Amino acid sequence: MKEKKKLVDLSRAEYDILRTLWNAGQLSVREVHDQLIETYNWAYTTTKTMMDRMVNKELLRRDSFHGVFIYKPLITRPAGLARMVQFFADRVLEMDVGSVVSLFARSKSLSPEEIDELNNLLAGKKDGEK
Amino acid sequence: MKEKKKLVDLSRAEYDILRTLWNAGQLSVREVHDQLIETYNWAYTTTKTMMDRMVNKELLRRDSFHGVFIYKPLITRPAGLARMVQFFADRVLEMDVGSVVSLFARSKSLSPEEIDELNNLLAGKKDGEK
DNA sequence: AGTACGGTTACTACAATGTAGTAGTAATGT
DNA sequence: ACATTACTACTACATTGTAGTAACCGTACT
Repeated sequence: MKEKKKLVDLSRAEYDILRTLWNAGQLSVREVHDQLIETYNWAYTTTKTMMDRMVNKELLRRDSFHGVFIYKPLITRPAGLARMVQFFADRVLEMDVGSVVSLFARSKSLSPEEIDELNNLLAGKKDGEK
Repeated sequence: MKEKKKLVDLSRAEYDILRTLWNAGQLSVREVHDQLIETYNWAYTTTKTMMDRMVNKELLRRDSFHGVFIYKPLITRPAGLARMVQFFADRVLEMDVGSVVSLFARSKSLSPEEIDELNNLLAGKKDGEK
């Protein structure tokens, strides 16, 4: 029977932090903070705390780079997206996940490979959600 | 200048509780619990705690009905949906809210009036999100 | 009527998340 | 060397997720 790797649960804030990292590849706390300040009016230390906790949970990795710490995501964007999409499809739109995933094709925010990965992650999770 | 009623923030759990109430109109804790047990493997008391806290936050109203308490939603479905849709459109799909709202037309889970209300709530919130 | 049961309710608790302050430390300018 | 500035670790408090416990209440049984 197929390996049932379960989908990661992310809070909205965690997702947004990951999102800035997916876009940039890797960033310092300061850089992430500056990008999120528009959305969340966080204090710098809030961003820091969040990101450090995410390192503990192994959502991010922290490397020392010439004295500064830079963070990079440990999960792929499709993996991070999966739960969000599932929740939204099942409970908000109340339509099947496939239809929602297909929207990404139009939105050009995901490459075809990523869409594939997303589809795989969501495959066969009719009920899903924990 | 137009009254800027701000969108309600709901956790996923709160949203799901509201959802069962939107469907049914009003329910006891037991009834909500039984419907959510598939999704969340909560203990009965967990559902109870959630719902009572939502009464405090004025998301729900509780009335005594022949000895049992029944709960009913204090916000409409479009109001509850608004943030979810906004977040999903802006940050997950990265497409404009309008396109996402239009999906509801297809999913038949919202009436045209509700779609209107949703559109109004989301109107002019380009950036939005707090 | 008295008691045992089964569900409901209120109260309490603890972990994770959201949010941020404080103090120590490293780097930089002068 | 010293002040300034950013960065880091540590601590703290509110809210949410999750649930246990004890008190309460109705009904069934004796």
